[in-house]
Amino acid sequence: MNIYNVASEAGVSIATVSRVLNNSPQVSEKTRKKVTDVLEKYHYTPNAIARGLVVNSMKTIGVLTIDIRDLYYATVAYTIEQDLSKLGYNVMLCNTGGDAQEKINYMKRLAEKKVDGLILVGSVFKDQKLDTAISQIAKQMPIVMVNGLLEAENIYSIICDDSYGISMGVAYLHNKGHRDIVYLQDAETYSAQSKVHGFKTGMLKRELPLKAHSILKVEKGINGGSIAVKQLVESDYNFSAIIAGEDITAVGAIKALKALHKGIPDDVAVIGFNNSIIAQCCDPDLTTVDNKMEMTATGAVRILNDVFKGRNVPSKTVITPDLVIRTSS
Amino acid sequence: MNIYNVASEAGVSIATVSRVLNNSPQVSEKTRKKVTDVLEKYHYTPNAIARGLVVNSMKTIGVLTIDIRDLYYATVAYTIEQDLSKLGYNVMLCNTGGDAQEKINYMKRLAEKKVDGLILVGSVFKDQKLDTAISQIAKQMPIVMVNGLLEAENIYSIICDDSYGISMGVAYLHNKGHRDIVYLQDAETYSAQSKVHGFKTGMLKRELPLKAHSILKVEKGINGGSIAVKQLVESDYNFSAIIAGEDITAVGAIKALKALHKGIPDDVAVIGFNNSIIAQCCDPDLTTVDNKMEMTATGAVRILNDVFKGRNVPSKTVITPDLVIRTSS
DNA sequence: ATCAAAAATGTAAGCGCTTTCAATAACTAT
DNA sequence: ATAGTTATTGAAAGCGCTTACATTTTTGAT
Repeated sequence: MNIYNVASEAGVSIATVSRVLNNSPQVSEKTRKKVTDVLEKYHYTPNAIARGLVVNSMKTIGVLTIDIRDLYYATVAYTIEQDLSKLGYNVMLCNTGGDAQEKINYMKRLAEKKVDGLILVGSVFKDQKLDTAISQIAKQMPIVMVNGLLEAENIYSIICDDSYGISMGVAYLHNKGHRDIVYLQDAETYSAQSKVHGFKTGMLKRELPLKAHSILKVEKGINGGSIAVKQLVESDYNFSAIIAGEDITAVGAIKALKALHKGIPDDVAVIGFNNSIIAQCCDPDLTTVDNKMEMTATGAVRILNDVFKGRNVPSKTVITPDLVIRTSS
Repeated sequence: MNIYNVASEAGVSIATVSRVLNNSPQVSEKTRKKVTDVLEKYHYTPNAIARGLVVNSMKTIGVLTIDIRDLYYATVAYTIEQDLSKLGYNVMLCNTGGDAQEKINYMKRLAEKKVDGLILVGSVFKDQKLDTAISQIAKQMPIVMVNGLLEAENIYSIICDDSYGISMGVAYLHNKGHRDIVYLQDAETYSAQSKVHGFKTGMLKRELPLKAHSILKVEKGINGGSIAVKQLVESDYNFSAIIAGEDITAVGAIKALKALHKGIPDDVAVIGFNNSIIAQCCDPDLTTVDNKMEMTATGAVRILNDVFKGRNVPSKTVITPDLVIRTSS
């Protein structure tokens, strides 16, 4: 059943059917009814591919995340999808696993499918080949980078000031009397680098000691946090507080500390990052940096829509995080 | 830049360009090179919409979940996406929030966009209007229901035997000497109903008491579990074990039990469901039913692919869950 | 060199829609 | 009634590609 069949059945031209389908006002009530009757009778479904070919848009946005199983990406992707849906767009979701080549492959496939825009959530810190590819793709459609930065034509960034978030954590701990603070880094993304930066500047600003073990690179996930704590304790490293780059890592640390009979927050204070649901699941409740995932996602969609609408959009938008104080610190 | 430009630049016909693009063997090496040179020179990107219009396929699958922020759906969606990507398909992800009308709206939009198939993850238990709509859509493309059941033409189901999973939990607790077991139900989906069924039959089979408070409907999320425990304790209800329909609900229950100074598992044993990451985050580790999310997702993709390939596919596939025993029971 | 068969290439129709522009129908005021 | 408007409708081109079929070129055996 296509527009021709509908047209002949209703005794009108295909142009008229098209007008009815697109709610054009320039069609009389009488013929409109004739057409809609046929439409309903045959459960006609318009072919968006054919439409897309003409108007050169499929009303679809590509969203690239590292891994949707990570609650942070899930929350961002969820919010993006819901917001876009309200604007009439569907989302093509891709899990790149943080691999640059994989990301490029996905982008190319989405470019062929003529998505109207791209939202890249989370980015590996500086990969020249990837940056070149992204800039290239941006010639075909607008790109919004969420917590990633790339200054180029038709590319817009929305970033949570993670650096500031961590430095707030440092400040809070310092005010509570802590001096020996350890930071657990669990990734190499733009965000992760930014957090490390915030830790360093926060420590330096308050003249707190920045030693060899002050920043520990750990594996992502609950185990990473646990292993780090065990290492620290076994090496007799002196510390009274831990800040982790992700809540889940903080939870791992708490787990290990409890196993070693350390009191939290009395022996060691712990701060996480993301303000995800697990921050409320663990015992004690986790103090954490709220990086405003929903706000960031909503902002990304707004930016994209503004670009579509031809509005003027700043190439960089910054979101300020909050420190959520609970019992772990 | 389209296929005509490439053709004239390379001095061949568009048919030949098309053949090169599709790796057709019936083109000489000499002309192939002429064409690929032009392709690369202009960074030509084929237009998948135009291609899609001709071949009537966009190599895209629609995936409908309740809420991707829920780790269960995230894991299933992730696995589906990765598997489909290997087969050359992209995924349109939709969060329906469990609302039937919303689901219908999404399905209609995806049908217009001519997705090659649909995977519905999780389903509300029996909604006549929804079932009718799904059956209608199935006339246009194959549909795979994950943990949902609807017997109709071109609809395939893959289901984890949740009922059996819960009954394993009951059996395990009974063998440990428990008699007064409470089940916390946190949804009305097909799965949720199936779990309740498993609880009832498990209890009856072992002649354990099934009382008014044996099955408690709770709100989804960590709070639901906590509130339920508080109610039980305040009403002096006698119970020694809890089975929750989701890990997160079990975590909430544990939290409340600890706040009330109940020992786990000594005073009250707790069992969750899903074997999600939070089952390992909480203290103590959560005994839980592993419902084989990855296996289910992979199965769903295999079914869809088999249908595309014209292979014979059973209309119902069942996955058997495992009981993962940890320290909470 | 000659012809049949095989390989390579080209022609053109068509996928289902939107949209411009022209044509017709329906009003309005004389 | 009549011309001038305005509201409706239709004809046809074209979006960028695939593919059946026709045509041309190449190959190989005589």
